[in-house]
Amino acid sequence: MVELAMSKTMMEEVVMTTSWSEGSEDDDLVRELLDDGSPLLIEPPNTTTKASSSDDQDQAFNKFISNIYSGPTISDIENALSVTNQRDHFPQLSSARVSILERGLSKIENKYTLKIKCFGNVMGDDGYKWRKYGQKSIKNSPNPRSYYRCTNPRCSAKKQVERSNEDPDTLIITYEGLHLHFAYPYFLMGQLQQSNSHPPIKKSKPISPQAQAQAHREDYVQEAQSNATWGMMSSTSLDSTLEMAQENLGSQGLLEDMVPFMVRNPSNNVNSAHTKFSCSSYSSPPTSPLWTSTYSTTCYTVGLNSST
DNA sequence: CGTCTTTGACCGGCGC
DNA sequence: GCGCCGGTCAAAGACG
Repeated sequence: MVELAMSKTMMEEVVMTTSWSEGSEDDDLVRELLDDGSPLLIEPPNTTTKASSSDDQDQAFNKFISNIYSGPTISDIENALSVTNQRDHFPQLSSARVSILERGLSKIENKYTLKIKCFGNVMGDDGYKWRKYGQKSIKNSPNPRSYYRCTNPRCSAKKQVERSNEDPDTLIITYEGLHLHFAYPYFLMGQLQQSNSHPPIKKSKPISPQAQAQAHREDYVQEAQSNATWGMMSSTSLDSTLEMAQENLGSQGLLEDMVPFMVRNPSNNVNSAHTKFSCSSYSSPPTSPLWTSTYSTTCYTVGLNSST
């Protein structure tokens, strides 16, 4: 099963530029995804630019779309999480992966657990739409566990959120149904943060516990970004296309949405591309309740390919 | 009025 | 078979 949600315009572009969408069942999926209220709001690459591009650019564009649309597989993600295989050869990539694991991410079968430090009365929301479908009290624990399911009916992604027994400030979020929510903040930025497109994070003087918690969150995000590295986008044939998409992504502040592509191509995404991301998603999060109660994980379910 | 959350009931797996 | 426990369902209420 391939799950993918894209912006309506991007999806339309996919339909136009690939033969994949042919077939009634696929049409249904496309139609459904078009209706999906996903946070991915990618603007399509400028069609006029595309029309005037070279054959290489066309090819790169189609490959780019194909990569995204097919979504990551289990092996892709597991490969992306591997820190032992290629560390010597790809220090930048490895450092990104290490940063994931060193920050409390663990994997058990097809479940991924993320432990994050929370300050104040914040929740384990990550910006994506989840529907809460249950809550249970856990034995020997004063903290209940909440069960969430992805609002996309096609997506079986689930997550459980509970507060750590030992440390009340630590949230334990378990993602089930292969996807990448946990990884996005760590794969992104890095060198990009050093570019001039990143607006400085405005830090207002904390005047309340909530404001203080927000300040902590921003610090944490910045730390995560600096520890991560944008060492995954190197395919020169895709540079121009990626740059267009990334600029658009950046303008939407939804940087995490590029991760599936990066994970999709872990082997050749070694050296940093000259990309132009901004970090508006972190510095200026939407004012939805989801974002006001979270800080370290932005999420977007793009690939779901469970083998369980 | 539609959507989302809450929460008790229900179900299946597991150990005894 | 029985009870415990974790996961899910679904009716009712809250909310915008």
